[in-house]
Amino acid sequence: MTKDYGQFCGLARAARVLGERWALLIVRDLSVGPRRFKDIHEGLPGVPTSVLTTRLRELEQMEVLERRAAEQPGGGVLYALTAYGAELTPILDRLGRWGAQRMSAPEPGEILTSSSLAAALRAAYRPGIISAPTTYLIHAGAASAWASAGGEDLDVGADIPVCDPDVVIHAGPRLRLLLAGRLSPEDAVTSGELTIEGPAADLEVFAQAFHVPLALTVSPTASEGP
Amino acid sequence: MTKDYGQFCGLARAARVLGERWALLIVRDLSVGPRRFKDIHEGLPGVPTSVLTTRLRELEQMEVLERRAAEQPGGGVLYALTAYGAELTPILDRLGRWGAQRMSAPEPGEILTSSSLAAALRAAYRPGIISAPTTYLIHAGAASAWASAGGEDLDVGADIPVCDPDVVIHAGPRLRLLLAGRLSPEDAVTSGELTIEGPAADLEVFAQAFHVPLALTVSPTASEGP
DNA sequence: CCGAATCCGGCATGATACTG
DNA sequence: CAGTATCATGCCGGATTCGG
Repeated sequence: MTKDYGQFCGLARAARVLGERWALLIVRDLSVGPRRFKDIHEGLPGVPTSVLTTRLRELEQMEVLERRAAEQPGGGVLYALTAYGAELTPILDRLGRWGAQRMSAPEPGEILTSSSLAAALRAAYRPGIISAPTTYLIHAGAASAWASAGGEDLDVGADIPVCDPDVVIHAGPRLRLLLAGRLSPEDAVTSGELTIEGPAADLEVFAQAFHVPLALTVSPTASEGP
Repeated sequence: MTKDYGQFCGLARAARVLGERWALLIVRDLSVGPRRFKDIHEGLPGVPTSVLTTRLRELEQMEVLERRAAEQPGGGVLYALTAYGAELTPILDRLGRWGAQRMSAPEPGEILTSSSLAAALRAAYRPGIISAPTTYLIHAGAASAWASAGGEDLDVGADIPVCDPDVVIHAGPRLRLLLAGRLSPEDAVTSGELTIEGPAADLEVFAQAFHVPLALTVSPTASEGP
């Protein structure tokens, strides 16, 4: 018995691949850029290597991703989205915004990875707000991602940008509330839960250009501290 | 030991619910209209009632759907999307179009249900092509769905429309090729694999207003080294 | 070191039967 | 109609081991 749904339906075909465990998060990570097996594995805590191998093969067979030979550091394999797989990016961004509506604070044990932060920044971007091209570097916990925005265009990546960033933001989980407009940039800075290197006014622009609404009555986190 | 992904990520939160088996197809069916337990079960061949019960409870707890008391025919229970769950409709439509790109003909054993046909018509609709409001009724195999289009708006449903349709189309699996533009309306009619009740010219408009491209050509995979 | 393959316990799934 | 009960299979999660 295969695990398809036996239906002549585009959504059922998509669900056959993307509905498998970890598949959506694998595509999410690759939507930020090509990754090695180890990178993907470390970015998805809890996935056994056997399952990851199986998923990568399935996604490769469906032509969502492809294996490439890494060149720079000692060979190895790079996994990258195909053009077909890259078409999923805006769809997963919308799905991520949908899911983020009920996500205000991390639950116990939840982590934030650099790739997911980069994907979240891309999903949060609202074109047409940032006039002067700006590169942001955001540190949130152990995760780091950058976003280079100018007019309608946006480029994101995990970890450290190639060129020097214009604005560097150090934040914590409450960055989510800033993106939702539930935490004003001034309060975030004055309370000390967010620091910014660069013009303080840039944080205002950042919070407007990167926005993910929150449809939830937020209970102010009773506990403070890490 | 829950089946969440342990990540503070909107997509991971969405995948926790929608990544479970059958969940996407349940939402798809409900996106067409409220359904009874039996309707959903019959529209998803192969799902055990125990699994369906579990999914419905999970989706209810996540406020994607809600249980209502059916009124008209002898009470019972109706499952319907909440406003939050209805926000998934355009996303699943895009995901369905993505998956349909590689779907030209049904594989052995694949069926077509009325709800999936209705959802496919909605996903295929391109606004601004149909000028005069028109109600189409499409029969494809054992499935029937209708679409009432006028200007920018569209309404779809499974089975039979409330008001009399303007155009009735009897088709088979090759309807997929018509929607992809790979089968001309004339050829479809002259070959006899599609019949139409009403003005034959309406089929031309239908094929233009309802379109889902098909990318079957083998991707050249222009691998560009990073 | 990276990219897996292998082994094993536990749980979800799929199939069928049965009940309020 | 709307589920619940039961059971075999197979996948997933965790750890270890193997090949380049």
